[in-house]
Amino acid sequence: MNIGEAADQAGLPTKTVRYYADIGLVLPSSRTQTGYRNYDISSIKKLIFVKRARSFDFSIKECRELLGLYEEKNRSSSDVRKIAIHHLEEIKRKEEDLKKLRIELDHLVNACAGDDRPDCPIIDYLS
Amino acid sequence: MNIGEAADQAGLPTKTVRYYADIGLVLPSSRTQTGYRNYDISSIKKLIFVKRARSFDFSIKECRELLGLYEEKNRSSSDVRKIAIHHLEEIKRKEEDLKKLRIELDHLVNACAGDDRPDCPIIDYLS
DNA sequence: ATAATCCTTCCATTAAGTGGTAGGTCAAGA
DNA sequence: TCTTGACCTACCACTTAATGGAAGGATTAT
Repeated sequence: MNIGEAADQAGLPTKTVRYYADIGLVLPSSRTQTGYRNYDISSIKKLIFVKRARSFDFSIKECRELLGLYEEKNRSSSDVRKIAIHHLEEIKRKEEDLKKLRIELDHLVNACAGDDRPDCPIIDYLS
Repeated sequence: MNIGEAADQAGLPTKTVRYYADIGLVLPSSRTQTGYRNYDISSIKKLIFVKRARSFDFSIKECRELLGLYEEKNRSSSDVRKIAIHHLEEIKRKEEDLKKLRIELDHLVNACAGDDRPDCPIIDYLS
């Protein structure tokens, strides 16, 4: 399969698949004599794996580690779990931050008349 | 005040203040003959304003708009409110996304034994 | 043969800074 | 007066995870 079909199979843009090849995240299984990338089933599974991991907001670096464990038949699940927990903590932190922001901004928006006069608690708060 | 003191006053890194000057977000009030940036009280207030707005995760583009309204004495508070509401919606969306992610990842982490065996629901889910 | 569609590499851009370098400036002390 | 140290300048590169576009080669269909 060339890159277009592989991208379709994985549900990723061609550009992204090429990018993953460039950074050595998911390499094509081979190249044609004219330089076209070939993707086999195994490499497409890796693309899908990365797509799912990215949808969990795992970084490319983490995807690389997870992909390594995915391919390592005698891995320890504790290694996988460690990465996932670390990421989970990160997500929780971000969620908390956003919650605080949301509550505070919500207050300000509610306090603002939103009319044609210049007085504005939002501006005041930022000043 | 030169850039170092201005940065201290605003609680921002010097690099950031210089960057804000470069992109025309907060310009120094003047320059010395030798090119040093001068910051007066008014420009420092703008730096602080931007710092607070950024802490709310307003983009630089939004900061630019808010700063414009901050300086516009006959603004309409509705214009400010509009920007804030738009940003609030964005924050809410992100918070929701993170919540979904957090719940799903939490399930996976709980389902994973985290021992020295290879079987792993996290890897399975991503495969 | 030719046109359409695919593919290739390479470069630029995005957001919001951060880091480093080479060199100019300023204030204080010897 | 000279020098040392701290400050400042501009400029370039790097970060994340792609995405957009251009110039040109390969393949497929008509």
